[in-house]
Amino acid sequence: MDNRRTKEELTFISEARRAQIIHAAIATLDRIGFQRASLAQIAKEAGISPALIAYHFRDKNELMDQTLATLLEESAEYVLRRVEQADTPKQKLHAFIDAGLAYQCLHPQRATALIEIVFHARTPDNVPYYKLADDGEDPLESALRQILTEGRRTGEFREFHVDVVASILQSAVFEYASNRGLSGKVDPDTYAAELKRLVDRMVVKDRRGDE
Amino acid sequence: MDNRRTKEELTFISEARRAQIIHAAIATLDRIGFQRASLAQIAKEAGISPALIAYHFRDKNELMDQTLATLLEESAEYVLRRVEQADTPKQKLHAFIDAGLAYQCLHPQRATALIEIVFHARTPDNVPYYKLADDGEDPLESALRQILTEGRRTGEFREFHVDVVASILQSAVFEYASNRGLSGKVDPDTYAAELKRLVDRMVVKDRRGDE
DNA sequence: ATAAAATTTGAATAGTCATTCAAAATATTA
DNA sequence: TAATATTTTGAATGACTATTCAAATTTTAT
Repeated sequence: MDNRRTKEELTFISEARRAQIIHAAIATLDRIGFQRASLAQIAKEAGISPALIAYHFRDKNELMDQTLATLLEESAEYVLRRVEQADTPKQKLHAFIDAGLAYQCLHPQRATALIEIVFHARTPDNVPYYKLADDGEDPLESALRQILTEGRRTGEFREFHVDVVASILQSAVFEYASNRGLSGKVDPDTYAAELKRLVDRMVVKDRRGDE
Repeated sequence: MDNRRTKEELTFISEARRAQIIHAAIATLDRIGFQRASLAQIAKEAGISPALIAYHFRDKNELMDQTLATLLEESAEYVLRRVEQADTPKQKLHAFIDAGLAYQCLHPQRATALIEIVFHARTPDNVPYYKLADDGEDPLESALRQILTEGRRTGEFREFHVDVVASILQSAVFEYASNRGLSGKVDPDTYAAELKRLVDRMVVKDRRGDE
């Protein structure tokens, strides 16, 4: 028997179904939230039987982990592609802000689903994901740190604590998706423009060399 | 019959029990999270019967709303007391940062319980609390906006979008309690000092009047 | 001390949940 | 076409959930 081909075809069929289920999970998380997003609800969203989810995913935890990984990969791909097209650290930083906010406006369902998973899912030891110290696992976070470090190296940026600035910036971008009081009051373009101006004040050296 | 005294004594006994239950709810939310924080678990934490919670609170939603209100009131009282002792807008801003971070370090259980409720509780229409536009209901948020507005009025601060800066600052303080990757890497004093320096760069006018 | 009111409990109810499993349906292989 | 493997389903299981309620206990008022 040809194991390789069998494996590939299994993977093909199975992966298609898994992708469909993950897509249904994202839609369900956005629509009714993590708590009510039972396998029954996700299955109904996908038009399949709940037992089929159990067949393709070991358990609900694996489904949510895979959904989270998909969401992180897709947003990172979008943002990093636009960051890489910029040249200087300052421009990369602006691209990071613009792309991060644009992605959330483009895919509000995904932004909501991400929040739902991060603040609801827990490890087998019952440690919440939002408290996990993901050591450099988030590609967006490491990219952001790299931009900041590079800007300081070239002298374009002044001195600051990279971890602190990276955290502030990422949570500022993240906040716009979750805080309706904010997004309802300030439109995305205004928020992006103001955020870029504020970040420049934080990290970019003044024109006059007094620092 | 003296309605006033009867009412007051009822209130006294009942409020004592309600306070005990709310305290147990906070401890339980911190220990095992919102999802597993069933009335049975909260009752066990308080050493009472689950039915007694149903007697003192209309339903679980009311218990969580009261717990949330208590958490917001207590943190606001702590922070605002220290903010009021400062004189200038800049000093008030620094006091806001110091007190906000200090409170979370002083009461990590409360900080966690607050996050758990905000990101899990939903209205009867299934709208998540974190998406609610609480119109000026959060006393900390309005105090922060007032400080920023006052600073611009006196000319101590430069021009900026008050809503955006307030949101960034509050989420930066908030973030330190939830993000273990951050609090595990940067100690509180360093974070507070760096945050104050960065906020100054954002909002305080340069000494030279070039703006 | 007695009656009335408030408080507390244990048990029962009805619902939802993830997961399992044998059987049915479909696809693949020989 | 026949045999085999994979995929899908409906139903069942057991555990946990918030809430209700009659009865028991405690507190309050007379």
